[in-house]
Amino acid sequence: MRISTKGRYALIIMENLANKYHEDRFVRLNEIANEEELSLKYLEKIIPSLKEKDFFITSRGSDGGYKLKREPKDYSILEIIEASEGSLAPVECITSNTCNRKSMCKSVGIWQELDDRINDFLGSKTLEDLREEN
Amino acid sequence: MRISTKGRYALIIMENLANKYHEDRFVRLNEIANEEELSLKYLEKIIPSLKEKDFFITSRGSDGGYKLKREPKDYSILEIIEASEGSLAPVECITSNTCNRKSMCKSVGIWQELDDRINDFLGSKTLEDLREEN
DNA sequence: TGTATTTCCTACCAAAGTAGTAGTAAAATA
DNA sequence: TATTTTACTACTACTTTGGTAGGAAATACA
Repeated sequence: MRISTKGRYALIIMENLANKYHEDRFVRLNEIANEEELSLKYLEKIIPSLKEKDFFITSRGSDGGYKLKREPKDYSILEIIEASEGSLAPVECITSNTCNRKSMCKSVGIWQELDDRINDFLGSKTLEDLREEN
Repeated sequence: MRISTKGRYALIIMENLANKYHEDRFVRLNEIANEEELSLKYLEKIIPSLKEKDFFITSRGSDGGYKLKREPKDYSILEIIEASEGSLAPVECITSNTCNRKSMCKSVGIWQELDDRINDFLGSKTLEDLREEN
């Protein structure tokens, strides 16, 4: 039940931008890739899912880059991970309703409750909490 | 962050045996496969990880099969899923310590707390709770 | 004693997911 | 017009998932 690099790197991108929020400038993805020692090309592939959720303002060309649209405290960890990885639900049937064992299934209630708890917890943590760690 | 079929089917096997706990007989895996409409051959592959944890008494040959060693209430959902899938930790670094970003990582605290909450919850639910659902 | 039944064990395999790389087009700035 | 940066598309190697197949070993029963 792991978070993949996609979700983890998405969080790193957002965290990096959050740290520079008050500088009010466009941050190049290459700057982030260098600072965090991650592949620029791979980060480029993670960006669209975040952009789709309207997480940042972008500018192309020279002096272009990304900056956060909202304040760091207004991004929950949950929405960042969900944007990049999709739902965190531990079983598919919670979100999709395609399971054919549903009528006889005894455990769906437990998975539902687990999902609720995961969502409650990660929904309550924000990029601001991340900055305050350490 | 999904539980795979391995963990889900393991839980189904355990649940099926729990329902027959008071019959005090060896239940054939083929009986479980038929009732739950799952592949016998695939269930056979899931069994060893459960057997390793000493979850049941087995008997080979005619009239052989499996029965639970302990009472249903003494098996937590956590230990069943962990036996079949390994640790549920959302990030590897919680269990393995091999991450080279560890010194600069701001989010490990959140993953650690999430892991604790998942373990607390699934550790508190047992096969008995499963029977009581529905 | 032999036969059927059942667990136990090993090897194999197709499809999907993960974690990237490569190349180029489009936009913006100077 | 040259340079920089995002945006977009295609490819690929590796691992995981979700199985299947075949046979050996143990046990009960006729």
